[in-house]
Amino acid sequence: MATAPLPYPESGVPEAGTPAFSPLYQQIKGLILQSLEMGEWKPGEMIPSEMELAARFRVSQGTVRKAIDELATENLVVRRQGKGTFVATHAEQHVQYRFLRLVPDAGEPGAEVPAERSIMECRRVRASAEIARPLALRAGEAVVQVRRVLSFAGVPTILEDMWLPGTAFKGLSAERLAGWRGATYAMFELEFGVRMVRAQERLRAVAADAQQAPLLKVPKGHPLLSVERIALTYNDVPMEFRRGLYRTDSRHYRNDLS
Amino acid sequence: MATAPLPYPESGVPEAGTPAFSPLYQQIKGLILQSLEMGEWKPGEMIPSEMELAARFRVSQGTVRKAIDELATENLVVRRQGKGTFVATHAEQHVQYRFLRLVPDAGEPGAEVPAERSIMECRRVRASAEIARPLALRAGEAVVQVRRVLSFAGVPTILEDMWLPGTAFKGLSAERLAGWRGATYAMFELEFGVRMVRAQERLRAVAADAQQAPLLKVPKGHPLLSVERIALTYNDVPMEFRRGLYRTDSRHYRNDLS
DNA sequence: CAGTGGTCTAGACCACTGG
DNA sequence: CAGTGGTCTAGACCACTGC
Repeated sequence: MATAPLPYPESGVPEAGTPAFSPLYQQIKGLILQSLEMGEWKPGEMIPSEMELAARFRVSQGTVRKAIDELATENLVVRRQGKGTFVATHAEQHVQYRFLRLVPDAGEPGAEVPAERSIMECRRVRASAEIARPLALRAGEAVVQVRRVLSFAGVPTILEDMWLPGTAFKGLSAERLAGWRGATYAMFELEFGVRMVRAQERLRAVAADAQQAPLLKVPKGHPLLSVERIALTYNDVPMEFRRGLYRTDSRHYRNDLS
Repeated sequence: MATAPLPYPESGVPEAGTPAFSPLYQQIKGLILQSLEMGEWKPGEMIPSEMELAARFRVSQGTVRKAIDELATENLVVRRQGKGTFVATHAEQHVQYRFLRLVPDAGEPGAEVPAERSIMECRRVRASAEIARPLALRAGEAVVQVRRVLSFAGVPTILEDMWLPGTAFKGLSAERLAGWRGATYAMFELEFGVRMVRAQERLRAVAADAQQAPLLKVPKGHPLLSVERIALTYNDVPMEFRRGLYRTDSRHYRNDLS
């Protein structure tokens, strides 16, 4: 049972200079977030109904509703009318690759064949400074490094290097990666308890070097789309640094602005 | 005065097979959208208060609120507590280039020097099939074609071709473009009454050709980020097709996923 | 049919802005 | 101080799902 928040209590005295006013629904959102984080409800499971949560937190349904609304727009939970509200998951989600924005130039965006994966490397190494920084680690700490190639209909399209914190991903191996069917992030959820919640990407155009070119079956110097991604779990803790090189001959990176 | 919507009226009989249920706040949103579209309130102006709109539409404040909430998340209006709700505008907006995602690799994202623009070309041409399609025009219809280079601190960084429907942009010239201070989309608003509301982008890595390379001061074959954009106004009507070639040597295209 | 999320209302009060 | 958006409540009813 959580302590019941009173209207506008805001624990402690207000700091000087900081407005530090957080509405009730934000506090409720924080409490729900804590429960998600601590695993009170696991990915794919249903969370308590709005009425139950309202009773638990001693607030009205509308206040819980607004809190859940925000969690839903952040894709942390999924509302399903008539059924309930569920913890978002990368598995069994209609969008198999939630963070992959590379789509075929033509054809239905939904009817995409699943990619064939070939793991080329998976080993524990010490993080260089360049890798440690985006992962918020110290240089020299253990990380798992993965290199793989994704092919669509036999055409090698994505060359990807991933670095994962060694402590959280102890036991990750090429075999486990190769044997897994479905999204990689789904495996991270189920096997390592790591939920990727959001990500930041940096895109660049680069030229394929002598090592990369044959893996993607393009000539050396061929322009490739470089996509660096930091994937974050709860509380914006980075849990993956990834660099993908995308062939954009017959695919493109799609982005909607508003 | 608008006709007052009754609770759950949904004009006409429900179509067979289609659920066709639209909640009251969606209808209100549609009515507000109409007023925005028809220019009842101009960009930058304040729209009536929630109470006024509630009275006008004969609904409660909460229903108007939910309608405006959606318009705000779509960036069509901007709420300012204590002041009112304002029609979004590309001018006088803190984010000067709302749709430009290219940022310096290092340094404050906000403290960006304004770009220098050099208009290289601005003329009326007949649309080819490739240009007509994204603009939803027929091949052969008149379009205005603009080519320009954007430089940051003297470094040419973006080579951009834009195509605009000839009828809506009658009178656009290189002089007017060159003389304008501020975002281009702000000029389109104020001078042509065209509000870009959202956009779709397709990104690719390409190699600079013999014509493009000298304009960006890079060697032929240098990898460039190609950004094709369709900018849409109300009702998803396309009003601009743009192709930018970005140098990504010391800048990158930033994207946040969630 | 019961249970869930979704909509709508009416009213009270709070926080912010500007004159 | 009045006017605006923002929060919160309590209660009613609707739409959807699955038993």
